[in-house]
Amino acid sequence: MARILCVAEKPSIAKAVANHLGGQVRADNVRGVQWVKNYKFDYNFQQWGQSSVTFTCVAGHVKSSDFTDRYRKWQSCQPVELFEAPIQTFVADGKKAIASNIEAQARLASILFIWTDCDREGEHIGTEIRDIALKANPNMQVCRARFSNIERAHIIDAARNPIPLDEAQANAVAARIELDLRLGAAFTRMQTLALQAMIPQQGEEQRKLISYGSCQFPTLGFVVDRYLRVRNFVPEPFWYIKVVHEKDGINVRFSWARGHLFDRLAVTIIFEQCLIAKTAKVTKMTKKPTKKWKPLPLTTVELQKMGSRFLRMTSQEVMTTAEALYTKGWISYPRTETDQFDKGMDLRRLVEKQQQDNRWGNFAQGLMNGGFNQPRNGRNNDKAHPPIHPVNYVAPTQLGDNEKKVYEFVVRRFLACCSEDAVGEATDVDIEYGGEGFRTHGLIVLARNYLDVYPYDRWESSQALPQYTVGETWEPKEATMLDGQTSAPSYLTEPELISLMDVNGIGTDATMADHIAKIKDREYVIARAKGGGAANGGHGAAQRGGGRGRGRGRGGRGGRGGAAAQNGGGGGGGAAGGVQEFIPTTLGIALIEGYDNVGFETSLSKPFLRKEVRRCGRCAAAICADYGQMEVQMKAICEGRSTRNDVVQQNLEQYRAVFTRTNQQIHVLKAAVRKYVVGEEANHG
DNA sequence: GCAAGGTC
Repeated sequence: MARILCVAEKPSIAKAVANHLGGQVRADNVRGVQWVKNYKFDYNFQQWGQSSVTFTCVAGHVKSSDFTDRYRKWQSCQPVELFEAPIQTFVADGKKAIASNIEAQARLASILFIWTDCDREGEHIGTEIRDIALKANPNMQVCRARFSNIERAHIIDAARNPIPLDEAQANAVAARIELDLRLGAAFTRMQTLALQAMIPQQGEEQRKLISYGSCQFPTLGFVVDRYLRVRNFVPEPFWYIKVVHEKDGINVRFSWARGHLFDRLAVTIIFEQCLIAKTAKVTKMTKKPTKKWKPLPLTTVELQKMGSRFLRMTSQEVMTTAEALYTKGWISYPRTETDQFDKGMDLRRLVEKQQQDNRWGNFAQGLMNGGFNQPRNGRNNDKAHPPIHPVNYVAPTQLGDNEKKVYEFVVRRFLACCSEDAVGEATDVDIEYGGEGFRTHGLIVLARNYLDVYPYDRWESSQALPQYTVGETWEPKEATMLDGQTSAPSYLTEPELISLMDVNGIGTDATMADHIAKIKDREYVIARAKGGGAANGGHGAAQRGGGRGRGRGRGGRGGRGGAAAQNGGGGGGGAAGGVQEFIPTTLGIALIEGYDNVGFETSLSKPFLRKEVRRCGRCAAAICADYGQMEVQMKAICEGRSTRNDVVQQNLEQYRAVFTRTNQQIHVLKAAVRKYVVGEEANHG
């Protein structure tokens, strides 16, 4: 009997696939790791016949890489040497038991069948597993499974049709790993060594790192960019006309079709024409059915955006909590880009489990009694995981505070997806008055449907409008010329930052929250409740460090953020405020500005270094055709148009130019830091 | 004392 060793990327896949193939499987413990099991069973593979199978897993990457000892100490070399210092790859700390398990099992098998996720990182993890197994048993035959979901028939099909590992994809990841390490370490050491002495340090605290990373810097760039737009904002006055008409005891406000104009004289002339005309005439009156669409199935990015907006949690807390709920079996895998439920999935069975809850049980019952509707389909499918959904019911008493909030959100979102769009009737009335158009809009919500279970969306009936008929004329009760001024944008909020990172390909759905946490930890930015008291008044950048209680984490919380969730549904539901906004510290601004002033078209903070952008966050071009797009280059490796070595060497060459020029002009960077951190200029506000 | 990626 052939002996087959199967290895998945994570425990959940190993378990699910083993159960599909084996039916009755034995789960053996693995020494040193609780969450990894070796599932044993027999299976008749088409290509190998009746076989004895061990199905195990790793937990993400097994190996790690770092510079050799000679270069690891900061004082051991010039930072620039890290562009070519030797790198070694080794079993990561904490992954020794997993590697030993694969070695031991490999010695007992003749075929290695890899079941890592079918994405680039999965392909690379596959090569790590292969290398470990072949070292223990060089005679193994190696192949991998191609699968895009864990539906039974699909898995059996994958078991029948193994394919080779895709070296090109693994090489693309290897290039990324090497570049992230070399550039991250070189710039971090250079910056830290050059600038650290200029930064006031707090008390006993260990000297702070001034790190550079290909994701953390663009993330900071977004925050700084918005901050500068707020600070440089100049309000512009405008004028507009408001018309009020009273009918059936209702005051109806009509707004100007032009919105507003920035020319006072022009508005005055138009306004006089209105007054001369005296009467207004109804030109259009429509009533038509309208809908508010139910939400799409839940992806990771959407969970983080909604969580940071409505649950009074940071995106990182949301992710940690979702992972805990997943591990305990209450919700599905929380890292997914998919916003489409598979047609074959039994969603009713999942709705059914929610009937027992006293907050949304009635709603779930309604769905079971004929209210069920298939969820909408979004445009994304990672072909690996379904949208995030509840898999089992858990009572709130069993959960911690954050768990309660995240679970409630996941369940309400899921039930909303399985419900119906909200239905209403929209009324539009257009009038002509003095040659100008004005209009008013009314909404009557006729059936709230999904809104009843989903308090995070708002859709309210407006004031009822009186009946108008086309052609009717009347004299307005009031016509006024008013003025106003444009208002500054607000600072970047956490959900906005996540959107920007998502659109620009900064990090992955699983890491975006970490990058945000990192720029806070590095004290490049501070977070505070939106609308909270100005830590430094006016538009001043946040002072880094300084007194306790400000410039740190949530120290500045206050203002509107204090109210409890307003919109019922209990638990942590509710659509109240409390969203965090980010303000760069003087150090954060200095870093971005410093590199900008060194004068490269390739700023380290520009996101298109990472990915071909659909819309560049900084230059707003639809496609920013920069040469350094990491994502594009990785794709080129995958498609055989480029090689790992070429990509690594090209990038090292380009960044080395930035590095040496920055080093030569280190005074420019220091000047920026001096201006912002040492000087008081940014803090006069 | 450096990065970002995977996952527990």
